[in-house]
Amino acid sequence: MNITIKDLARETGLTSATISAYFNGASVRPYNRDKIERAVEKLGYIRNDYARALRTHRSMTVGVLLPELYNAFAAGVVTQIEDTLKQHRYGLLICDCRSDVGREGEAVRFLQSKTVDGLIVIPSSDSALSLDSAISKNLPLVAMDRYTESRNISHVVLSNRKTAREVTARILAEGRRKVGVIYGDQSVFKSRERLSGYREAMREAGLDAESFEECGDLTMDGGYEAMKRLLHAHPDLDGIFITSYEMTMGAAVAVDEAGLEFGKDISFTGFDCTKLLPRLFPGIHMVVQPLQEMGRVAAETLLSMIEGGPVRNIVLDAEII
Amino acid sequence: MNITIKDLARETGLTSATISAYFNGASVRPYNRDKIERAVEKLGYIRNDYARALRTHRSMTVGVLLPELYNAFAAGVVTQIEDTLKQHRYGLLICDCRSDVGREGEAVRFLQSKTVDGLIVIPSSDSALSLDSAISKNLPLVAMDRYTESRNISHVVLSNRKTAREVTARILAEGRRKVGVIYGDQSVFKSRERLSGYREAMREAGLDAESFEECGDLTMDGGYEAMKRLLHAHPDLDGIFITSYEMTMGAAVAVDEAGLEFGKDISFTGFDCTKLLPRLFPGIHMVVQPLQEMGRVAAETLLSMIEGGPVRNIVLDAEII
DNA sequence: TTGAAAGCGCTAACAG
DNA sequence: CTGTTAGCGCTTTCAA
Repeated sequence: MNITIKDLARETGLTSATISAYFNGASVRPYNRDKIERAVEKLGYIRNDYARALRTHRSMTVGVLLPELYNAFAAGVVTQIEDTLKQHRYGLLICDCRSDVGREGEAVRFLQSKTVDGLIVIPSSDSALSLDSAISKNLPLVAMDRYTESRNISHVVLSNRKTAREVTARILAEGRRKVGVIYGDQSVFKSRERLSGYREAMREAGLDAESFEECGDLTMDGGYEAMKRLLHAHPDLDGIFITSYEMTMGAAVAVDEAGLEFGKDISFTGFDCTKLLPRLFPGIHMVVQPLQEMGRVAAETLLSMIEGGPVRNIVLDAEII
Repeated sequence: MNITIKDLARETGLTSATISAYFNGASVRPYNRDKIERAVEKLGYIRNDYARALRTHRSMTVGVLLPELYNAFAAGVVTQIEDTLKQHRYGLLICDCRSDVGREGEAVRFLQSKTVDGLIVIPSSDSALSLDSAISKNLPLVAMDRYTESRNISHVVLSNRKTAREVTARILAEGRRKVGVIYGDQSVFKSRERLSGYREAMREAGLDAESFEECGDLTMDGGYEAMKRLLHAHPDLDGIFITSYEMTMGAAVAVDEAGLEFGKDISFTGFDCTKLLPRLFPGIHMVVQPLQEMGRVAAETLLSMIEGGPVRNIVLDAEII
């Protein structure tokens, strides 16, 4: 059995109420304070947060629900969320739903049964359906990376369209004219936004976009194949924008295999591969999402909501290197 | 306020004891079972695990303590841990201590205050000092990736020495003779084991190891610099074994820059870079740690310990591709 | 099969 | 500044 506040009471001759008060910052006679502290030390007392939560209706834990932890975006963001929340003495309960909407719904209820004080979710779909059970209980909720249609949820997302437009405009500003794009599934809002951004920039430059567009399946192989198709259809392609992480790796391999030089034969801008690719191919450009900031802002927004703060929708800009 | 078992009692005309019994699998008259189920549905009842934990002394959550979540080893392992534990209805509380031993100790106490039923930790050092507070409370504990000196902890680690010896032997079996190694900080047991394995293989082949050894600082740049030094000292180097992930990336860049062809001019075996490197350099070899299995085994070991099972020490082999 | 009652460890009034 | 008392939501005897 664990040491409880009662053991401290017995040890010090005080009452559990006094000890509790002490732990919660009330003032206690110095003589007693010392006694309590000695007893804590001696017995190795650690407060039972569950009992506390039961009483206060505050568990001091929040849930984080992801489609996939084993990926740089999620891991980067979670690291920062954890850091920010820990500073406020909150714990982090993690659920990886493997991009499965069914598991997502289950996980929400699972986390609710752990009475989390709030939820940060990177939704597996554009729908907020699986979050219903949390929404109906007014659980503070922050969605990251993609919009949901719900108005009771805070959002922290990237300025996808703007970023895509800027990337494309930059490539065009280098004097490139045959600029392609490899984009993802258009049933996803985020992917549509990125493609739209590309098109806007092309249109502004008076260029025909459609013929340089290629769809990939968001995997490394998908990016590789899409890039090969594009290079085959347009051997004179002189610029390319890849709109997702995995596809960026695949496309880079394809470009390399084709014997093209990054930044010279072709202006290449990918997504989020900040480590190895720029090192191997110095001429490559990369959109880098502000993972740190996204995580921090999401955590802060959630904390504020837990304190009764309002729903917020925050759009962050990416950096281009 | 949330729906409680009392609300169900009122709704059904039963008593909270009966409802509780029902949830815990006791047999209840079909008529009442239906009433309970309807009430649960209608009210959206979700059981409060905290209250339950308080009573049963089982929180159904375990803590995971890492030096760094933003890295492929941790993310891969945690994914599998989460999956395995979720199947047993356990939740996962995550703490990233940023490789800081002080924060590690704090995190252990933090997790204990959340009354976790057990702890899986990837220690930030070879010492188990920061785990003391958990050990003294007999909290079930599993350490991954590195040994600690404690005898009350289960361990799940890689067969570091054996793997290193095999890798080196394989390179030698290709007929290479000038085979180098880039290793990490020798104050770390795991790093010593890997270097020892290399040396054993070299010695068995009657070769002088010492002159081909180079130490790196476990970063990508460290690997890059170490590789450059090695190539400078031994322009005729024809084999190399890199003993860590980040250094592998750096070393690969250095080899590539030197204009050497992987698998031809030099036999290159790195650690854990399974995605991009083999794709870019088909001749490259990689040690791949069984992250899935390590995670699963760690989770299963912890679960068994929670059920009163014994301490286990498990050594897993890596695969070489 | 169901109910009454007690208690897990803590906090929150309210008195003293 | 400290003690008394009640109760958070649940499970667990023990009786009925």
